[in-house]
Amino acid sequence: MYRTHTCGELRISDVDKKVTLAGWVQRTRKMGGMTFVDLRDRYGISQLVFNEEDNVALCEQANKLGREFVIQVKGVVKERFNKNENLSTGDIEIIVSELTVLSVSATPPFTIEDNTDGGDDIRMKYRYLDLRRSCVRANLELRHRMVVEVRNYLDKQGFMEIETPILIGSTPEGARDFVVPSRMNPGTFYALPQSPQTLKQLLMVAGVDRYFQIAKCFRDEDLRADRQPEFTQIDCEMSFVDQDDIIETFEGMAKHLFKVIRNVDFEKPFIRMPWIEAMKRFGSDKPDMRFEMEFVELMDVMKGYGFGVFDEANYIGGICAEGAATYTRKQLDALTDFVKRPQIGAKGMVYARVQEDGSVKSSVDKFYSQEVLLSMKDKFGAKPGDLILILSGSDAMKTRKQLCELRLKVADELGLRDKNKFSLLWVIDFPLFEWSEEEQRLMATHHPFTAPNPEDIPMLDEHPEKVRALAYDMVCNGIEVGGGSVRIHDSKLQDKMFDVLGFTEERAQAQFGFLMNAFKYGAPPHAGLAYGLDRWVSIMAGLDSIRDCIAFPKNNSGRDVMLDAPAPLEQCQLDELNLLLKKEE
RNA sequence: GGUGCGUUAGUUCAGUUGGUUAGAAUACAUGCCUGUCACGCAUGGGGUCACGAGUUCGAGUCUCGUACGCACCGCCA
Repeated sequence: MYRTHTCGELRISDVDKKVTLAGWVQRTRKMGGMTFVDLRDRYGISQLVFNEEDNVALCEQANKLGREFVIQVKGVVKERFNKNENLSTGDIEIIVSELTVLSVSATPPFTIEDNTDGGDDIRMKYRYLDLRRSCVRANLELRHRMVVEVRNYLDKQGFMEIETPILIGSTPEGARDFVVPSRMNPGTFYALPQSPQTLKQLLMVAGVDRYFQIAKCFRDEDLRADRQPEFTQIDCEMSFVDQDDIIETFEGMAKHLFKVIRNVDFEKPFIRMPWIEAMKRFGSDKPDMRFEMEFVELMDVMKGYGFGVFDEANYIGGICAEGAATYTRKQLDALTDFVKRPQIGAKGMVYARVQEDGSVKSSVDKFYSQEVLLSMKDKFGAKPGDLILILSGSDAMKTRKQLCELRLKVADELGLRDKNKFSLLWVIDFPLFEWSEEEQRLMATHHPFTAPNPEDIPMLDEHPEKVRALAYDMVCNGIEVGGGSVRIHDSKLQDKMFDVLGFTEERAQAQFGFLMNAFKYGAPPHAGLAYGLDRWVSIMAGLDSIRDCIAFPKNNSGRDVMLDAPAPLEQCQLDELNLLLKKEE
């Protein structure tokens, strides 16, 4: 037996017990003839004591221990002279009588401590060392807890967990696929699933009724702090349900998770905000509702007074930052520069401070009378000390998106995006289609199996861009944490969708024939949703990047720096796979 | 595909206007230290300043290119 106890469990009640512990050497402290060793495992840290007065040879042995050596010790639990309140085991220590080195360690490239001296890059290269740090391990433990709770919750609701294949066929619609060559079928390729979307719909046709899966998904697109090429979805699908049923079921799950993981209660049902409303009020389909700073449209108040920029605009709108009139000219110039950055693309920014006497001092005073500025102020309901920021543009939606960036930026600066505050809502009524400039055609906003709102079906031919989808996203703190839709279960309507999307019958058949065929044999009405597990864990743990809650994440360019993947193949492997690489120029 | 920032000791970073032998902290090694717990003290080793080209009497420092890293835009049905 390697150990009788873990390094985190011994307490004052265990005093005088003979114990055997095993773990990693966190640190040694030599005090003359006495040596203290912090022994660490997953469960905590226990202090070991070696004393020359008791055993010189043993103490010499202890003085040779280096960081991260794996050792086993036998000894007796004693109460400490000086307790350490920072440790759960801080009341006791182990007087060691026997020490065995199980494994030596090279000096680690960074310190294995919560406040490590290692940067992201080196930590990822030695991720197995990084994971020894309790703050990183805590994220994985939280993730595990959430997965357990998800399984419990869905099991109680009658959901069945079913694994779907990882090697499937490529579907060019949507994100780029990762592809896998088939050795046995030369010249053909599997693709890794972007999501188990079509498979779970087939499970509904199969009568599974309630399915879920903690599903790995793969997308070969550029990465971000919140995007990995492989990520995990809590993927769910239900039969004989409508949008309200899905929303109630998964709102219940969100509330359950927040209660058990963070002890946060949500008393009221989540707001269900139509997409168009979210765009008009916040300029985003995933508004951060932890704070207000809602958009106010100013076309009727500000247009037509000789200020050229506004007079030519098709949209004028602003936000009111409470108490931010203290912003200096320098800070306002920085905000102006921010919105003028190419990524955001605004031409400029107008600002107005509400003075102590209630009057308005703005950057466009020479174009507007105080009367007009006051009525503008009233539209915001602004108080003395508030700061009003206004953007305008020719394209209303683009300008709203710019204003959204400004809103988030100002909220950041004012400390309104509090990681310990949670605001959840549903965004519903997404448009069914989006115009793709690149492909010069309509694309499905969600995916081509999303059902249109029945009220809007008559518009499919004449005004497809006006058709609302039965699609919904759950948004937490400005992050899309889940989304789904009611699916089309009528093959005629599905044919119509493919038609509007510009699919020929042959192409639809080639790509999605298996699904369309299945629908010929009695498809139940069904709908579903997928939660992004990585994003959920990041939000619950207050992390800036989903990488921190993934055991072995990829870096910004999709590389695993620890495994050094992806990497070239040997020529013999290429030959076997019947692959010929393009010659380098 | 694009934009910005970065790359200096094992690690995290500083390095002024282009000018002597490139510094700090930490880690590491050695010694001292019997109640430490971020122990302390002393001493020591440790550098292709990412790579390549250019400007210059002289480049860690300026210019260009490449590679890599981070953030973002495009992209992500």
